[in-house]
Amino acid sequence: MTLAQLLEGGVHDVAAAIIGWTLCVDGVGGRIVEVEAYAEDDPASHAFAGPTARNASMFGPPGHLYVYRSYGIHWCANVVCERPGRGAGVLLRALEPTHGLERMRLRRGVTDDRLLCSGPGRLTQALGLTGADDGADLFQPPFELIPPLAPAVVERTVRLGISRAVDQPWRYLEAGSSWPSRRRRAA
DNA sequence: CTTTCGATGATCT
DNA sequence: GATCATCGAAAGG
Repeated sequence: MTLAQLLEGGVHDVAAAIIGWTLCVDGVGGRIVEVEAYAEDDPASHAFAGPTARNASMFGPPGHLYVYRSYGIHWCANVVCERPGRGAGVLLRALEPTHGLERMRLRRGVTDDRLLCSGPGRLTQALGLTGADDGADLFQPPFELIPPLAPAVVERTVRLGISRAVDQPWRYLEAGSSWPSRRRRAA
């Protein structure tokens, strides 16, 4: 099954399967190690109340980006999933930096590589993604998606930073990754 | 180490 | 007017 076919499927299947893929923009990026799924009937999703000017690209074709402004300051990027009209997406929350490290350090203004892509706002800044990329097709340059050498081992937790549907385990991470947006807290 | 809080503006009620 | 799929600095232990 190709990635394009996969992206037409359910957003939770996509979230699990996209872990381990490498996303690059103009040769800069890394391995996807953390995402969150936002489904059509999900109270925490921007698409929950139906199409608006902001979330229009979530209802567009899968494999495109939905980029929105967060807290008036940051950009956050989703991979649109399911068929056009469905309104589902996978929020990119963390990458393991692998390509163009120096470029990312400059954009982020940090020297600690753990702070390059470990968070949805950090990730977009490191890759240079902004509202101008809303609706962009990930299967066209400057974007590049590279499959993992072997399927990633994926684990789930509750999503972060939301106030609705807080108990749903719809945050997907590569097990054992040392690049998540937040470290596991002590039990 | 952990918790709190300000920034900053679009979006929606 | 309130909320917000965040981040980083500051304050507290």
